[in-house]
Amino acid sequence: MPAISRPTSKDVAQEAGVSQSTVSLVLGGKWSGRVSPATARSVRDAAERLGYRPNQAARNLRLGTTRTVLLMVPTLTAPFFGPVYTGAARVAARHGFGVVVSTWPDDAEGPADSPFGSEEAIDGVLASSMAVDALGRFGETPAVMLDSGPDPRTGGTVPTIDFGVADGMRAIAGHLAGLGHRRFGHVAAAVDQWTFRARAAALAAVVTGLPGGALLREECAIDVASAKDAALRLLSAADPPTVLVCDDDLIAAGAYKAARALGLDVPSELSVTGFDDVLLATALEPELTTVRLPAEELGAQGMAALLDLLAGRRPAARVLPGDLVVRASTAPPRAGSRAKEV
Amino acid sequence: MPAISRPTSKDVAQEAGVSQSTVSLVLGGKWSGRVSPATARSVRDAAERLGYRPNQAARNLRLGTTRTVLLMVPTLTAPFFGPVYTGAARVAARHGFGVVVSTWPDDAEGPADSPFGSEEAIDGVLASSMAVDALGRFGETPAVMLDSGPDPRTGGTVPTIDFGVADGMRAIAGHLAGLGHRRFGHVAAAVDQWTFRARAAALAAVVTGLPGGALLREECAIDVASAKDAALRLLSAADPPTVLVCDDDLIAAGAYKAARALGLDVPSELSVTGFDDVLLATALEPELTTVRLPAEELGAQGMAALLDLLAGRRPAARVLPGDLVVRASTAPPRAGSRAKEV
DNA sequence: CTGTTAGCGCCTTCAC
DNA sequence: GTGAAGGCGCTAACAG
Repeated sequence: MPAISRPTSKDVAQEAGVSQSTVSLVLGGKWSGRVSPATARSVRDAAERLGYRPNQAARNLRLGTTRTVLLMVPTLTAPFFGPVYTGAARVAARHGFGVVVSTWPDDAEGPADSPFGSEEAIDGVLASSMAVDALGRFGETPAVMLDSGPDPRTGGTVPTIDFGVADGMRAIAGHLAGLGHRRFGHVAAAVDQWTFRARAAALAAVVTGLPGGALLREECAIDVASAKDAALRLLSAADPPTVLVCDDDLIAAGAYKAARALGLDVPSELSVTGFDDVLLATALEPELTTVRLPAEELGAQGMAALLDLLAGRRPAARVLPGDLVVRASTAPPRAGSRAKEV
Repeated sequence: MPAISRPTSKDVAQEAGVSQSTVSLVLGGKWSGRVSPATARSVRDAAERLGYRPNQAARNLRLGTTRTVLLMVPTLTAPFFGPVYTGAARVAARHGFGVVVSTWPDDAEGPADSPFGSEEAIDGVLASSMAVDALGRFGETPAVMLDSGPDPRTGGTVPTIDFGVADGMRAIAGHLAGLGHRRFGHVAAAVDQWTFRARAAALAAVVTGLPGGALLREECAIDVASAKDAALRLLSAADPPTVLVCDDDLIAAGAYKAARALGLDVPSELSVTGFDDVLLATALEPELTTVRLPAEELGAQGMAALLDLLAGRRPAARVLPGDLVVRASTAPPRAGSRAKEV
């Protein structure tokens, strides 16, 4: 026995003294010139009076659609992906779509696991920070890739929305070069994703093109302790860098710790930069110079593209610019720092 | 024309040479002694071969259930709620349920807004950090409240899962008292929620019971800049506190900034404590003494309770203990700090 | 302009 | 032990 059966379209029809199909037409908004305005209004009134809400399950069954899309992110624990979800959910809601999130399991290679177990009731997939070629897993499901780099395959089968991370990194490097830095340390995320490869390449390109430019590199996991270790390794080099360029704000926090452990002041004795501009960037002291990546916008644009795709349109690939935000963690290299070179 | 129509139970029946009902029984797991083992196995094989997945929409329609629950959180942008979602989704998935998130709009009072617009296709609600009495909005929908304090109404109509924030705050206060602190500054979140009221009350109780104990209080929004201002106000008092007890790790970050602005060393000249133990706590320098709130566990336990409720059981209210994590931001008050009293 | 009809895919009596 | 039939609530043909 169902607890409190909600009114159905049949009830509305009865209340309004018309048939179900009329109700469906009116409430579906496609009665232009097929139903008399008077009837339409009485149907609406009846629906209102009864507090009628269409049964989604029935509608889904009939229409063969679920009005639900799956957002796949590596994790929701990292501060970056909450906003991605928020942006995606916002535009989805505006179109009557819901968003379910799936954090892909650590064993990322499993062919047919969790999200597709009980969860095949989905119209499309938004996959963030996932290798582009991993999308064979989606089968025929419409998908758009976020922050995964341009689709290398001919024609770009799948729409992509990316950040302009290369430009962002170039902006950082340019800012630092302008400050007078020449010896760069790259505290790189040991994560095999397009976004990090692009950052590394852009940084290397700028530094290489700089007269007297030198680039050291150490890798670490994206956590504070691991980042601190990597920074320490960089700073203990024979001819240490005057700036630590970090792949992530969290890594920059580790760099701060390394600096403090070594008694180095930021920024007068060591400049540090981050990437992403999450909350942490302004919580640190001094506040972090970083590149702001519009995470919420990524989710929003990605969802818009997916909705286009579902509507039969062919969305264009987009790249969202990342802006350099100069705060207090960068300064000209200390004059004395070149003395060591002698 | 549907793109690629997936196999239906009818197809499976045909493939296995049986009827739909047999398929339903077998795949539904309730064929004990009604279907021959041989038939059952052949049905399973057929389903496997065809890659059959039951159509959720049809199943929902027939069963009158959606196997979806709504998680309502204030925001997913704050670092705390990602884990709550993760925990909830994990146990939900284990029971074949999906979780959709809704971040409640800023205009929290709107009677019938976003989540219930197109989103009535839900079996239950998990509401986090929401005023307990706000749940009239859920109507008849089964709900459990998270981090909202015990239900004040007779009998506890709605199951609740809470943190032991009072115990946590007492642990902090006890730790500080043991260190020798007597003059406390409370940098309180200006948010009217049970969890913050409980923290304030617990702190006040301990300090009041301390010989020579004094408690100052300033409120701020949960963001770094606002927290810094509040901390500054506290520290510029005639007889400033020797410790700043903050309602949130993020607020503690603001307190750090205030300390630095005043040239005060943490912890030798000023102790600071946080609350929550998010990522930030160990990213700060020095690392923050705080109370660890098991956010993921909150989501998991909450979902377990909701699932119990949906299954007709009556889950008990639970409170999850918060553990004091002593790190490097607390120390005995500086000996000289009492000199001012003269 | 409006009503009747026929399923969407599934589960569950009820006969056999 | 198995099959046939009905209907969940909705929408889109097709008649009138």
